[in-house]
Amino acid sequence: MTPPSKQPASPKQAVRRRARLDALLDPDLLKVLAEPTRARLLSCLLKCGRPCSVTEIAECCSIDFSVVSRHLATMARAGILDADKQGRTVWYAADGDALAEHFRDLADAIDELRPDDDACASGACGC
Amino acid sequence: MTPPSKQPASPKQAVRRRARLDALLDPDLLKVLAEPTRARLLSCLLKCGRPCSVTEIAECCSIDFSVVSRHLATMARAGILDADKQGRTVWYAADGDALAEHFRDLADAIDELRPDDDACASGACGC
DNA sequence: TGCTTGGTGGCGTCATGGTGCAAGTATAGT
DNA sequence: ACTATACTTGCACCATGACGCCACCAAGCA
Repeated sequence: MTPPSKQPASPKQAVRRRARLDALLDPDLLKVLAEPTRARLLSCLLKCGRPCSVTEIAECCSIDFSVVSRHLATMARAGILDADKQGRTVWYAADGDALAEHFRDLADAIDELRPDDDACASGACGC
Repeated sequence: MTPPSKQPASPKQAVRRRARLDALLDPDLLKVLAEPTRARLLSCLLKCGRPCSVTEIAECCSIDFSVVSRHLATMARAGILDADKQGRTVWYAADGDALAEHFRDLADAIDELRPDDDACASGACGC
């Protein structure tokens, strides 16, 4: 019933600990990225390096038009894409810098947690 | 019909371009992280900084036992957790280093794509 | 051989959400 | 006004998967 070696905190203490990680490990954002079709579209936009219209993207991915429209709107709502409507066409662009920064922050937040764990034992948190 | 400004590649070229990003933006991994309950369990394990048993974790998160067991197994299968079965108890531990590294690689892969785009115009890819 | 503990797996239920079609809206051009 | 373009949205269908209950199995112990 005891862990294999002397270790920092019990899970009960750990859950109650508030950490930057909990904000960054945001299920809403990750869910948006976790859908294969959306990942393709995002990757395409990042590779492209310029704003693209819904039509352009739909053409090259052989996905139904309405599907692409919905996915791009979803990603824009999640803050992953910038949408710029000019006349009747909408230019979507991926904000690569912001996305990269988010992932780096996430990595940093994970590093912060490692065996510096006295903070953990103090039990100041809220999960 | 033309983009608002002079820009690197067309989406048709972009999709065909093979990039490190496509491997790292793995929907299977992201889907595992995108589930709120799993995110809580993972965060708990990372904060804890030591291997925990299924029972321990289930106790502190007021979630049905079998649910926790399934989620931990799922994450282990995805490579996010290490599972170490000793006797009848299984010790799950989060590999924080690997996870942080993955996110940093992802960030780097995104950075790689920005307007250096001549690679993009060459059209050597496969989406 | 039983009994308990720690965990897994099956099943039914339910909610979420991705997809394609078709209809609707809004903008631009003639 | 008419038409074409560029999206958006409603709808029905379907697949996935999270959840809790319960039955099971496997390991340790008396």
